[in-house]
Formats: sequence, C-alpha cells, structure tokens
Amino acid sequence: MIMYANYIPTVCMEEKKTMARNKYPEETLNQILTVSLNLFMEKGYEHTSIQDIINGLGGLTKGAVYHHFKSKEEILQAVIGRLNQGVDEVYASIRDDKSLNGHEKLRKIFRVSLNDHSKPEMTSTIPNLLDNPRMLAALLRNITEESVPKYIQPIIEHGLADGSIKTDYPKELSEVLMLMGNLWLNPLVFSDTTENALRKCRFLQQVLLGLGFDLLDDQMIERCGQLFRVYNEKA
Amino acid sequence: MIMYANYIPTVCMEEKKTMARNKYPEETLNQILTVSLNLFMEKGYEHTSIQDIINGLGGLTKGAVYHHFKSKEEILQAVIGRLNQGVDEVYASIRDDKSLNGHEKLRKIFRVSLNDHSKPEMTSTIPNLLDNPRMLAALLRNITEESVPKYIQPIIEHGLADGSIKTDYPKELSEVLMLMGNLWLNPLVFSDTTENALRKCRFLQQVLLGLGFDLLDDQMIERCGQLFRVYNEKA
DNA sequence: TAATACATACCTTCAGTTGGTATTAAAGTT
DNA sequence: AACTTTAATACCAACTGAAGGTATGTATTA
Repeated sequence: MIMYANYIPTVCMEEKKTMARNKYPEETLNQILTVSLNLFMEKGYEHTSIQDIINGLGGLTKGAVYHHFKSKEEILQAVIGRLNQGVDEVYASIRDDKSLNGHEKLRKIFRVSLNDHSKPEMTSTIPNLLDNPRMLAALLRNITEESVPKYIQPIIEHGLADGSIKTDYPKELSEVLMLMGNLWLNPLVFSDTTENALRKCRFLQQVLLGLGFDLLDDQMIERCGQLFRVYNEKA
Repeated sequence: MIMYANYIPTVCMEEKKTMARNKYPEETLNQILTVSLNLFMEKGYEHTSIQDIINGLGGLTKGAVYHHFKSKEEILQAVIGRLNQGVDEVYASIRDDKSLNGHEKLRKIFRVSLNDHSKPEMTSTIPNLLDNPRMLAALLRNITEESVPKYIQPIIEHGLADGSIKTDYPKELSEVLMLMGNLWLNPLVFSDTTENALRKCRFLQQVLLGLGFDLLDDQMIERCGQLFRVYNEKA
C-alpha cells in the first residue's frame, strides 16, 4: 500500500517568466513528471490530455514536452518508474539490512508500508484505481515483476535460511502477501471504511497465524486503521 | 477464473451479401459484440479502433455500429456485461441450489470455475491482461462489485447459518477467496507454468486448511493443472 | 560552433456526428 | 385479404473535431 504515496496533489507550479530555454532542464523534466502524476491520479491516464499537462506547466508548450518525452505513453512509464523507484529504495534497504533476520524484515516491510502513506496531505479527492486502469495495471505489474522477485521473495528465502520463517512455498507466500497488503488493503483500490479495513487486517492476521506467521501486531493494525481514517476524511 | 471463458477467438463471420437492412437486427448486434470481444482480448481495448471492429464485420459500416452503440465505451460495457452475465447465471444457480449446504456450494463454485475454462479451443494467442488494463479493471470490478456481494458472501453467510462454514469474517473471506481464485489463479493475469500453478493450488489449499476449510481436493488441483496445461500449449 | 531547450505550425489518426436512403412493420383503406 | 400509407428502423457515406504526434525554426548554453 506504499505505492502512489509520494505524490503531491494539485499544488499548482508557480509560473515562470517566459524564458526561451531553461538552464537546468531536469527541473523542467521533473515538473512534467510531477504535473503528469497529479493529473494521472486525479483524472486518470486516459482522460488526461497532453494539453492538460501543458496547462499545468508554467507557460511551457507542447514542444517542451515532446522534447523530453517521445510520447504520452513514455511519460506514463517515467511517472510509474519514479513511483516504483521510491518503493524500491525502501524495500532494498530493508532487504539488505544485515541486522535483521527474514521474519523481522517482513514485519518491517509491512510497517513502513503503513507509515509512508500518512505523509501527503490530500487536498483533492483521489478517485478509485478501478477507474484508472493504467495505474491499476501498473500497480499489479510492479507487485508481480518487481516487488515480489526482487525483495519479498529474497527476504523470505533469507528467512528460510536463518530459520526465522518456515514455509514450503516461498514464492507463493510472497505473492499472496503482496496481493493482500498492496492490493486488497490498498485504499486506492478497495475504498473501505475504517471499520472494514480493520476487519480486513484482523482477518489477514488470522490467515497469517494459520500459516504460522506472527507478522501483524495490534499496533500495526491500528496504524492501518489510521491510514484509512486519513483517506476517508477527505471524502 | 471462469471469466472470459465463453468467447470464441478469431473465427471470422461469414460475409453477407450487401443488404441495406437486416431483418433481424439483434444478429448484427451480437456480431458486433462478438467481434469486439475477440479484438479486445487479442489487441486490447485501447489498441482496437472502431475501424478494426468494422473490418471484422461482414461489410457493415461505421453507421451500423453507431446505430447500435453510442460510443466505443458503450461497446466495452456491453461486452463486459455479456461476459459477466454468463458467470452470473452459473453462480446464481449454485447459490440458489436448495440441495447443497454453504460449504458444498463454495466447493462447487470452485469446481465449475476450473471446468468452464477448458472448453474454448484457443486458436489465437491471448496476451496477458496486464497489457489490457481495461479488461483487467473490469475483472477486478466484477469480483468486488458483483461476484462477492451477490454470490460468494451470501453463500458463506448461508454456510454460517447451516453450520457448514465457520468464520468471523464472511465478507473478508469472500473477497480473499475470489482474489485468489479469479485473479491470482487466473492464467490470463498470472501466466504461470503448469508446475507453478499446481504449487499455487497446494499453497492455497494449505491456507484454507489453516482457516479450517477443506475446499480444495486433489482432484480439483489436478483440474487446475490441466487448465494451465491447455493454456500453455497454445503458446 | 555544436548541441540543447524550447516554440510554432502543421499533420494524422480516430472517435463521434449528420443527413440521408432503403427496408420493414404497423396502421389504415378498400 | 390485398393494397396503400406512414412511421420507425437499420444502415450508409461524408464530414467534423479533438488529441497525439511531427517538422522546422530559434534562442540559449556549453
């Protein structure tokens, strides 16, 4: 549920005086990505036109956009890439933390997934990802092709080696964990009430206990409740 | 995983002699839906143009399409609706079957989900739904907004009443069951090898046993293996 | 001087519209 | 029952507009 956390909703970029060329082009590039991400989240990728993006920029034109990106699709990929990069760094640091065993790493992954979400103050309403198919697909793809094979599964296999995790199905467990945590418990996908979210957490806790894992404690569940409370307040 | 089963891949409609008007317009309508479904599955919704659909029809023109549907989006909705309708009828008949208790109904749902998939002979390659965001979103939406509340959850609550199912989380269990069965074990989304699919099944069996449910037996798991074998053969 | 960072104008593709025509079904007439 | 009239239907052909993308030019920086 960490994904799509680090984006800043609808804060308009300050307009620059028209200059023919920016000395620091990566500012422009970042601005395009930021504006695009906000629009993609608010209106959805397919309902965001290039003109919408241009309007969100400070006086820049289509030429600028197509100088940095060769298509709208490429903008999307870059936006997704930046989102994933943020998650990747967090996951990687946990995976490579020598001071934790596998089980502790898994818990930490869960914990930060809940924390990292609380920071952005949501000014605008964020529509459900079910109405934003491209972003939804990107989320699922990131889970299956990045998070699981690069981080979760290695962590679980490390846990198998150090004895802190026991399972005959490391890959399957990884996938299910991520599907539960990042899809089923994602307020952007399942816009549950706080109460429903808490029930989900407790059910997940029970499922994991049935598999012999004590991953979710009451504090983490309460944190999840808070997360949903924040999300539901701005509705 | 039953969804998207009843579509017939790339069998071209026989061309009718140009007639100014069809006496039986619902033939035309069905033809549009069939052609569209095939194209949407093969090329994806966004990469299918109205012209592609028209080309798949037997000499009909754009006017015909826009006479029956007022937008491309509406064609999609109709296509999805027809797919969902097929699933709905099967699920409803099981839900309303007085001769089964709740637990038996759940098992039957799982069983038919595996059977109904084997019938279409896939002539064309079906790309992954991750590359077909609109259809993926439709699948997820159908799970959360149709299958779970209308069928699975009522069945589980019926099972609670008749004592064949025990859980404190009927809704949560419903959602997780459907996510596992229709998304995670869906070859259109997770294109696993047969061996991987079997491992998933056995893991799922273990999870369910941990919750006190004996839903998956070895025969059903083998059936799932067959399902994936069929899918992987045409690749 | 060459590459870069844009701007402007144009092109293309595709969803959707408009106005018409032939066909069918229904209603009225004999 | 046959025949005409009428209205709705099923479709066709040509057009429109919006949006993604391109080509070319220009000022700026390295």
